[in-house]
Amino acid sequence: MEIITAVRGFKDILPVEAGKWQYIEKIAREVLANFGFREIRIPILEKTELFKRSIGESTDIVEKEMYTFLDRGNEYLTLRPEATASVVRAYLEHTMYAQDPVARLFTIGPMFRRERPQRGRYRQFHQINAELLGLDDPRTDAEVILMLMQFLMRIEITDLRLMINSLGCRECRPAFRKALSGFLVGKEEQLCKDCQRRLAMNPLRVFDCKTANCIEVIDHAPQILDFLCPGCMDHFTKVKEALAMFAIAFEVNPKMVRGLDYYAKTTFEVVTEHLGAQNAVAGGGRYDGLVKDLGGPDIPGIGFAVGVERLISISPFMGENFLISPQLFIAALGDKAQMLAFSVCNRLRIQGIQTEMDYSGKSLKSQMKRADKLSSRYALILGEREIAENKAELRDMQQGTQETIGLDDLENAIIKILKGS
RNA sequence: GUGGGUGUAGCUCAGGUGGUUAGAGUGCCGGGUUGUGGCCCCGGAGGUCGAGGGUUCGAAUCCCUUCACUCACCCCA
Repeated sequence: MEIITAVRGFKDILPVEAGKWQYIEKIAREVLANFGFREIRIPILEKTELFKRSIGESTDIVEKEMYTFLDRGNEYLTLRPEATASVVRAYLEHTMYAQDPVARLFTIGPMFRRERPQRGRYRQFHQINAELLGLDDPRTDAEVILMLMQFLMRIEITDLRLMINSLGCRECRPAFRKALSGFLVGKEEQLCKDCQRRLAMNPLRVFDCKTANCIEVIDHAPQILDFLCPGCMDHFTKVKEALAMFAIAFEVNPKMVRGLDYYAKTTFEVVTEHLGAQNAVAGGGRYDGLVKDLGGPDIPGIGFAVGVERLISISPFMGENFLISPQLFIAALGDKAQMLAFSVCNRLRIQGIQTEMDYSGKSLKSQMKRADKLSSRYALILGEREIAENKAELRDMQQGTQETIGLDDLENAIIKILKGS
């Protein structure tokens, strides 16, 4: 019979990998906590409408990348392609703003996009997500970016570039959009098919296109930064100043428009050289207006997402062994010894010593091999001879030395020796 | 969605122009050490050659179809 395999683009994280994930999540939680962020756990399934309204109908995500299906209740549901929409939904649904309009929230978990999988891009992937709601001070933009960079530094990721831009607000973006549309009039036939379609829906997205012709056309186009209203201009300047205070290197990239419609003012992206076209390790931005668009009060917000798979693939501790290994392995020969081993093994576990034993009753040699394979620090040899003499041999597998200990008070003696090493 | 690459042992891969029992390394199991891991030596188990069809006396090898995986592109984490 044929075995059933995982769904395309969905990956198992095996024990050899899982340790890295735990490590990254641990550091993330530490850094987030230091900046006052609290965990929120949200569902992975939402009503499709949530993403259409927040991310935008004409975005690539909504147009062609969502895992959407009709459930039995005749309702369209979607496996979340990103977390911000859900966090904002929860913030509104529980009227968190009534208690305190300022919320610093983070969530870690899987996201889903139905794309063709390749290196650094999976259909189920994982993000660490931070959202700061209720503040629009430009210093908070810098603070969130600082936190992100601090996190990346803590896990020793280097060779990264931080790119920032401002997309303006509802005041200034229409003027820019109009200017851009005006600029593109008469140049439609030079653009690719996708961009011709984007023109009507969202001309800003032409900046995203990688088609040679489109790049050439857009190269001379007006730039958003020249159209910022005084408020947005001031905001952007203060963000840059605040970043400079912490010596965070950044590049202003006026062509970075990002793929989600809800961004306004500050946007940013952290990219690496090591992942080819899948170069974005983290990305985010301000989304003043999103909360209102989702039916809530006019509350500002800013956040980012870090791609965990991409992080791990460029992290320097890739080759390190995160597998746990036992402190003690008990090799037992004979029925009596096996019974005693079973008892000692589990008693030590209860007392906090990571202990393994062999149940196969095979030769001492093969049991020792197993102790070695598991990289156990110590091995306890418990044979018929030892039992008869009321003792056991404790072998230090690293040193290759061993000592005899009495069976009376065996556990305490082992604990004492193990704690000492 | 579009284009390329690859499918042979658990894993990494060999197998000129078709030829009989399909190999290596590694891993696994056992032995060399009547009760002591790693290094070394010896032995063993393990394969519908991705699947289906075709050509042929004969196909892992040639042809067709299909599936899977993978890489790249668009876009993004």
